[in-house]
Amino acid sequence: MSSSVVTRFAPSPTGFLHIGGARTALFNWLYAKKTGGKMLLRIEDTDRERSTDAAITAIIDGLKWLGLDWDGDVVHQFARVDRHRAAAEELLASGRAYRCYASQEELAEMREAARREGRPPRYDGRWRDRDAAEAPPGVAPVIRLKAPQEGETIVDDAVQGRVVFPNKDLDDLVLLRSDGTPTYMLAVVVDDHDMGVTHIIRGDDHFTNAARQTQIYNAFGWRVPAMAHIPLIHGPDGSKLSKRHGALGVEAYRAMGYLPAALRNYLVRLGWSQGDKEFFSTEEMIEAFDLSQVHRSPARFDFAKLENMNGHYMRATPDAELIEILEATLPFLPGGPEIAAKLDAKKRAQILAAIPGLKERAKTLIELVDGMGFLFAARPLALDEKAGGILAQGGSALLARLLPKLATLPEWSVAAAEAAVRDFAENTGMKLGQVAQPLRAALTGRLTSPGIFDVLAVLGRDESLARIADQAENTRRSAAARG
RNA sequence: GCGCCCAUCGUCUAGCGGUCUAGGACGUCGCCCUUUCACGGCGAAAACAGGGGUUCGAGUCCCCUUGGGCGCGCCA
Repeated sequence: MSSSVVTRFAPSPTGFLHIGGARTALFNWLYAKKTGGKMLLRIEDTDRERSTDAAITAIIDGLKWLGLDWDGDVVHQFARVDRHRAAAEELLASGRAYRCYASQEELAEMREAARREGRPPRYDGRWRDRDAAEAPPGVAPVIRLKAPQEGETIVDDAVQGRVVFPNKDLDDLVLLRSDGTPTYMLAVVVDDHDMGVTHIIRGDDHFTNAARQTQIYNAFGWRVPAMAHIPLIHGPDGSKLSKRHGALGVEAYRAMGYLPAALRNYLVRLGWSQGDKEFFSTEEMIEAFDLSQVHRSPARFDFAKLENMNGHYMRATPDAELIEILEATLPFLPGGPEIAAKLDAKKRAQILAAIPGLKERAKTLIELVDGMGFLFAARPLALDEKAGGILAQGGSALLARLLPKLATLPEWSVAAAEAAVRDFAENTGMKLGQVAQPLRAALTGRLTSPGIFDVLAVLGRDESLARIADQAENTRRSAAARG
């Protein structure tokens, strides 16, 4: 009766949640949301050697950060070994599987011989019909699937289409290892079945597995879930995504200052599209997402586009919300903890006042933090090369003349400061830029910043005048004389 | 080696036989706006991998070639 959709994300905890896995999770999540179904989370930890708790934590944290939630409890595959073993026994009993006593050496020889003769490497089925009485003593057998040797296995994939695999190309895969633990092939099938998974959405590196797993489903007499194998993400050069290219854990993207919403939007447009539309709110994404619009060709990862998209998201995020995200992310950003330590009510108020001008100029949270550096700088400001240069070339002298005008301002505001500075420029026959730049240098230590009058207002009268005085010529000289 | 999948600007893509002298976005390059840097606006360069078919007509369908990717474990 329950015809509702159940998808699952099934990572193996041998590393962090990488970007391809994140997209797979996103597609599963979107499809479940769109259909009003559920997305389950299963940790494929049957490889005891390589699975780690740290990886499990990283994957779960990554999903949470990305805003992808799942239904029900996390299923740990290894906890189900007894069930897997029983399932293998069941197949043994029904004659759809058999014990194989071939040694590793025999298997290696088989592969070697196949390679020499130009045949595909496959198990030759030597124990398929052999009597158990012939079993060599003291050898723990594996259980293999007695796969059909004639005919074909068909995978009708929602993305890849209908693909036919001749059964002669598929061999008798191992279901249960000699130590009694299940292989991945057995465990996925049993778990997906038991968990009621209706749609398997995963990377197309699993495509051949789909055929083999279909045979296992058939052996059990179970209905095969709908399959959708989505193309992999490649590096900028079209080759496999490497660490250098962006095959990083999602936490690395967090540390690079990307917003989860932006990353989701970027990821969904990799291998899926709806006309020319580039930006999708979460609601729009859920509404628009469809397996039939998923492409079959792999896409390359492009940081430039991600960055652009992130910039759009930052600008579109309401100020208070952006600050909230920023504060939550600070611990992960380079230099972030130092900023976090300095945050107090006054700084927060200044950030709130400065954020409109700041977010306009930043594509990532890192750039945002960088841009607000002047708020945290201690007097006398360290000047970068260009700022120092412009002050040395007459800037200081100019500031010395400007300082008294600002110091006597009856009211300290953006409008008042602007009026005074424009007036000063006009009276001295200078363009506004000629005055603004030295001012900027003194106030921020560099030559790029938000609008200078905003900077003046955000910094406040005392701090502004003090910073200007620090760099004004006569003050500098007297400081030098004193020092 | 064998099997499978893929192929439109540098990149992500629109295109689902005629409306394509191929559209959008990012990036690049100009110009404008301008107190810097951004943002924004305007404009430019930039692609149907190659060859055969099918058809009145092909970027769109078929085949081959080439080029990529994935798979071929008692890993997942």
